[in-house]
Amino acid sequence: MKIATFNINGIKARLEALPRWLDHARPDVVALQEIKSVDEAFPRALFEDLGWRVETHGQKGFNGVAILSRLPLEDVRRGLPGDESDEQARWIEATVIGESRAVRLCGLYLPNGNPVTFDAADQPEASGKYGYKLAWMERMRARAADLLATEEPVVLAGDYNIIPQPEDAARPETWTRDALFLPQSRAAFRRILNLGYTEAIRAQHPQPGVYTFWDYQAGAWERNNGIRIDHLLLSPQAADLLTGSGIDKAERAGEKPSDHVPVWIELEA
DNA sequence: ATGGTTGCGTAGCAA
Repeated sequence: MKIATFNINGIKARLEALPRWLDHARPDVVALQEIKSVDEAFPRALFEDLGWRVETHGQKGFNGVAILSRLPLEDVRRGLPGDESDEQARWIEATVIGESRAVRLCGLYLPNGNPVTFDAADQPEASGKYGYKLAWMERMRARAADLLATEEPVVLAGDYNIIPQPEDAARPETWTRDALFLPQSRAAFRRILNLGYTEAIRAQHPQPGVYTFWDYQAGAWERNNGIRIDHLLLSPQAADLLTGSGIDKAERAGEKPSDHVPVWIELEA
């Protein structure tokens, strides 16, 4: 079972690039982020006609996640538990029925968290957008812990908006006061990992300079000024099934690209 | 260097 995550930065803007990549990469299931569309406006028929099951969790203008699958999906859930007042569409779950195993897939778009404000002691304040990010990560930790208790294969795939370590950025020194790289952000990411999840790309591609995002601005792609912020976390039962992984970097050089590229794993399932 | 670019939606925000 090939599982991919791809922040497409707007479904309307990717109506050519996304089907082209799907045809080329042939994943079985894809978690999409930043569809930037309400459910009713998602071009469902276009993908269904190409053979995809489509489950969306959208909102107007911003955010929005979806799952495309060639395999059957069961028990689809929308929204991250833990705050009924949270209206941002950033989480979708489904059970993917593979040939030999079922896999619980969570597609996530973790809040960016910028801008960050700092107090008199130059510490980041846990309020505003950054406070929302940290609170969201604590809710995700609780959900990730509940899913571990099922002892089923679980994959947490998406745009985490977290640079885990300095080697995951071409210029880490420029990110030190950014919500993607603050110590508090990285610690919150480690708290999820340390429940017992495996970070698939780091496990299989431990070398520095492996990126998944290059900003549209200031020639970031041409200068290879990238960061690695799209991740797939595997429960122990999923990690046991891991046979391969990769990053489709070439997509960033294609026609009208997203600023993120697809990241994928292969599971024996 | 307070620049630079893209998407959504059609102004200005988010990233």
